[in-house]
Amino acid sequence: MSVQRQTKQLQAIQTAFETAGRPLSIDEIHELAGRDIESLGVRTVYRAVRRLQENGDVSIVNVPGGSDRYELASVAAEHHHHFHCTACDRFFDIHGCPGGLKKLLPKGFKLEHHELTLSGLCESCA
Amino acid sequence: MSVQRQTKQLQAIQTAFETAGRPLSIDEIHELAGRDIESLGVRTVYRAVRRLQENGDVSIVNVPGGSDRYELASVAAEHHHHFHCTACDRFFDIHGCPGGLKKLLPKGFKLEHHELTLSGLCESCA
DNA sequence: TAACTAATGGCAATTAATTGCCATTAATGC
DNA sequence: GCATTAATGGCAATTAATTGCCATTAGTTA
Ligand SMILES: [Mn+2]
Ligand SMILES: [Mn+2]
Ligand SMILES: [Zn+2]
Ligand SMILES: [Zn+2]
Repeated sequence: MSVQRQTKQLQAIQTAFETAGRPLSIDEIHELAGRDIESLGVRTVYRAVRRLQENGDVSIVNVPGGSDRYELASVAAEHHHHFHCTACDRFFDIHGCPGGLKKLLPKGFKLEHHELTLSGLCESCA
Repeated sequence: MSVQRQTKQLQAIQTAFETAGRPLSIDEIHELAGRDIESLGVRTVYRAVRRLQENGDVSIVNVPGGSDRYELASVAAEHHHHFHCTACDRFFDIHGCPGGLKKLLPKGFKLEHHELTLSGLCESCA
């Protein structure tokens, strides 16, 4: 396999994830990293996110309704959930989990994962 | 406004919802109702579901990742959640709710709704 | 610095879900 | 049964997200 080059674009994208501290959509990454790299193309964001996923640095966050978000794998490693602000359409990490989900399960079903999305207004929109 | 006609197609679609007893995708509705109406077109399913939604008889269920599902509004009226079988890709109703979500909320955030999706294997796939 | 080629970015093309169009069918009321 | 027109269904067209293509740029190593 060939050597992966460390480009300004990839760096700006990684920095966007770190400074945002919340799950980002492709467009949000494009917008945030684009502040550093004025000519950043969306095509490059798609490729960078794919590569970061393949390298295990970024994980996908499937959300109900809207488009996918992505977050640092280091953040995803710790079980947590998300909050969706219906005003600004941003997602935020929610640390913790209500638990007690096994007892909700119908008989015969096998529980493997679960996903919880709270929604409402974030601090700056409330 | 004009009078809505009661067609075989619409009846078959309503029956599909009632006999399935779980949230259905457009394709599932097409498949299930198509057993009654052999020539049922997908175009008709889209229109019927839209009309049932507008009439308040059916509600949309946004699911993480996959395509939208629809369920009877009478079922949706009672707060509940869903289970997604990763083997057969079907969704099932989960009655009940873990609760205690307010305490997970960051300061300043306002909680309005929440959505929980369990996943794993349903009874027939387990 | 030069050579090599990974990476970029603009735009066309693809994919999947949904809708527009329209000739035909059939539910409704008289 | 007949007239009226809502509804159907096949297919083209649209929409939004993602990918293919490819000439150009720029990171890396010698
Ligand atoms: Mn997260
Ligand atoms: Mn349900
Ligand atoms: Zn907000
Ligand atoms: Zn199953």
